[in-house]
Parts: sequence; C-alpha cells; structure tokens
Amino acid sequence: MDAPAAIALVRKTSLSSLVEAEVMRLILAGELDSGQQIKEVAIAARLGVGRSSVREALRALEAVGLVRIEKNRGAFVRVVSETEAREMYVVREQLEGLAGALLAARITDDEVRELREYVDELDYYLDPAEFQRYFPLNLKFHRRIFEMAGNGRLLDMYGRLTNELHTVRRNGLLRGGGLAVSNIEHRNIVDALAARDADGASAAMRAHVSAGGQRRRAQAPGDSGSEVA
Amino acid sequence: MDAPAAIALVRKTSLSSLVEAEVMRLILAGELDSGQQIKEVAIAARLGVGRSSVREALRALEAVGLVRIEKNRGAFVRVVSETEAREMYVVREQLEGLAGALLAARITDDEVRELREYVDELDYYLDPAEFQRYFPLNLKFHRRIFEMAGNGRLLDMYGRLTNELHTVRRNGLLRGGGLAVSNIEHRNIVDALAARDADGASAAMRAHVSAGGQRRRAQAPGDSGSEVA
DNA sequence: CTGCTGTCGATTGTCGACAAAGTCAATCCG
DNA sequence: CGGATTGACTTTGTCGACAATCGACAGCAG
Repeated sequence: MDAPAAIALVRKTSLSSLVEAEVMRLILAGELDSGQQIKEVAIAARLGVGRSSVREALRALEAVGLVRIEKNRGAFVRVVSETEAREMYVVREQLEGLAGALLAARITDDEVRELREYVDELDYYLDPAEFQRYFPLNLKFHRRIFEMAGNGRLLDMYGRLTNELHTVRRNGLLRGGGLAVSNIEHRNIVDALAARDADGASAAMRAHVSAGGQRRRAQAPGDSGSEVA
Repeated sequence: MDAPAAIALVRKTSLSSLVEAEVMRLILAGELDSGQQIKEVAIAARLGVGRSSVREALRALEAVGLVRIEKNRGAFVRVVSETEAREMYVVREQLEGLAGALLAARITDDEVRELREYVDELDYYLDPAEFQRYFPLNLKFHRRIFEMAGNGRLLDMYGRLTNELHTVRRNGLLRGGGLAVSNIEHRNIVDALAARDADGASAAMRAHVSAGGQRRRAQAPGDSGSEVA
C-alpha cells in the first residue's frame, strides 16, 4: 500500500472498524461457523489489538445482525432459524421489487449492458462444480441492481438482509440446484429493465426472489417444510 | 421492583445495553438535539458507568443509525438530510404496504377493534395544541399494525426506520398540519383491513405514507423543495 | 450408579490509565 | 491588521487490570 493511501486509511478508520470488517469477512467466508462462539481474546490476539476494540466491533456486528451476544456467555455467529429465513425472504421480495421498479425508471444503456454481461457470464457457471464462481457473481448481480437503483437507504437495508441470509442463501442455491432456472429469471429481469418497464421489472424481481425462497425451502430441514417429490 | 424481576433484569442486561437504551431515549425525547455531540465522559458520569460501556453503546447506536461516529472527533446525534429523508420515505412506503397486505390476511376481530379505538381516539386530538397526544398515539397505531402483521423481520426494519425518521416525522406532521386528513387515511386503512382486503390495505397504507411524505416535503427546508402555494 | 455440590480454570464485564488527536484562542510575524 | 503558529486544554482511541460470572469436573452422599 502506498503512503498516502495508508495515511488516509489510518486517519479515517479506527481499529474497531477494522476488526469489525475482519470478523465480518471471517463469518461471510465461512471460517467462523454458524453458532460458533467468537472469543474476544482469540480475535484480539489474532489481530494484535486490545479486547476493547474487539468488543466494540462485536457490538456493532450484533446491531447489524451478524452475531448474537449473550451476557456473560459471549458472542456467537448468528444462526437464522427456518421461520426467520422465511420472514426475511418475504421482506427481501418486497425490497427487490422496489429496487427493480426504481431502477427501471433510471437505468442507463451502459448499466443494461453491464447487467447483461453478468447474466452471460453466469451461464458459464451453471454446473454445480462451478458453484464457487456462480455464487459471488450472483450476489454481485443483485447488489449492483440495488446500487444502480440510487436509493442509499434501500441499499443499506438490502446489505443487512444479505449479510444475515448469506449462509442460508448459499445452501439454498447450492443444494436446490436450480442454477439454470435462476439465471433464466435473471434474464427476465434484465429484459424488463432494458424495456424500462417498472412494473415488469418489479414483478420479475419479486418472482425471482420468491422462486429462490421456494427452492431453498424445498431443501430446508424440517420445520413443516413441504416435502417435494 | 420485586426480586425475581430484578434478578432476571440483572442477568440479562449489561450496562452497555442500559446505556444504549438511555441514550436512545434521550435522542428520541429530543433532549439531545440533532447534530449535537455526545460526549462519552458526560454520559458516563451522568449514568455512573465507565467509558467503555458508553463507547459500546454508541457503537451499537451507530449501527442502528441513530448516531454518527467520526474518528477522533466523537459521536453525534444523526441528522438526516433532506434527500435521505426522501429515500427513507420511499422505503417506508413499501414496508408499510407489505405490512398492510400481510395483516389483512390474518387480522382478528379483536385487532380490528383495537385499531378502530386508536383512530377514534386520534379524532379527539386533531387540534395542533393537542399534538403531544396525537403524535405518540399515531406512532403506536402504525407500530401495532407491524406487530400484528406477524413478521418479526419486518417489524425490526420498521423500528429502525422509525428511529431515524422520528425528528423529521414529528416536524412533518406538526407543521404540515394535516392531522385531520391523516386520520381519515387511517380510517381507510382500518376499513380495508376489516374487509380482509390485502390489496386494498396495502394500497391504503402506501397512500397514507406517500401523502405523509408529501405533507412533510411541502414544509421541508430548501433542497429543491417544491414551493406549494 | 445417579444426582448434587463445591471448586477451578476460562471467559466476559467494567473500569480507569495513558497516549494520540483535535479544538480553540492567544500570540507572533509579515 | 490578517493569517499562521504554537501551546494549553479537551476529547477520544486503545490497552491491560481486576472483578464477576459461567461451565465443567471431581468428589461425595444416597
């Protein structure tokens, strides 16, 4: 890293922010399993910082919903229950629908092109063996739509939901195995956006999320999950 | 407080949680103005706790969106800009619409009755002089709808938005002066809910929020605000 | 063998100390 | 006289110490 960048970084970011980012990375990367305890001293030693910074970071992550803190027991990687996952999908469906509608009204030709590229690239990774390529690109596709939609608040909320859902979402896509179907839905979304059809884009987004939720649910463990033949 | 309750309280809540709740109260109650700096030692002394607890609380409140933290400068009560407020209203409109639709599908007769009582009571407080009665009751009406909707996640998100919007919302209702109109909209909502009309309830909710946003905007300071005659 | 209880190591909760950065005003120089 | 400089004072950033609490395990009673 060059000096100016380093200086800017040090001036703006506190240690706890860095710890927060790092712990988040560990969780999202799966290095910290769902439900696993996060020991303050371990993180502190690993990153070479004091416990205070770690504690502050964990507090923030709790508010974001990535960890759960029990008094005198510690911090644990949050595990989302089946019912919570369903609730979140309902909300997500609504948010993605809104993003689609907003974006259809303002998308540029360049942006349409960018989204199409993602979808085309995703087509190369439909094989389950390529999942570690498909998954992040899929995330990026959705995230870009929210970024392009131009509503910071909406993007923020989506980010939170995404963080909390990441485990469940990965498993759903992977085991549900509907990668090809999923990408067809992506194409429908882009088509509606390209046509500047707000209602169509909104509907396509909602349908996609809803279908994803059902794909996931078909694989979900118990909890009144409908047994699909 | 009786002993069992006290024990349960001590066992579950940490000092920083209490500090967090208290600072939140101070902000929502307006005792800490928008933009005002929150000094750690002042809060610590006032509540008789150490700085660590205060810092943790502030971190959490930052993640919730109630305060903004600048490195080496301190924590400030968050001030929402005009454009942010608009973005949030767009999102809120969508969330309230979802809550209405969900609730219409599951509302009980008792709940319909409860909501009607709120609306009836609100009618008594239409005079601007009674605003300090109208405002909290109005909040409760909306909050109860989300609670009844039965989606914890949705309720959670709504709570966050509400916290951040509280200032702007209070001013909007107060200065916009549309209390009577607002309550007519409330009645439309309850009617649609009572009829178990999901689409109607959703539309009524969205219309209400949208109208509220416009009432607010008509009063908003500058920032390309349309001058209404 | 089962269940209870006391004890111990591990982990978190809270605090204040010290260092670093920012703020502000009096002062100095052009 | 105006703007830069310096220096005291305030406020935050980070750390480790100490206390409180938890969970596990051993030992004992029945």
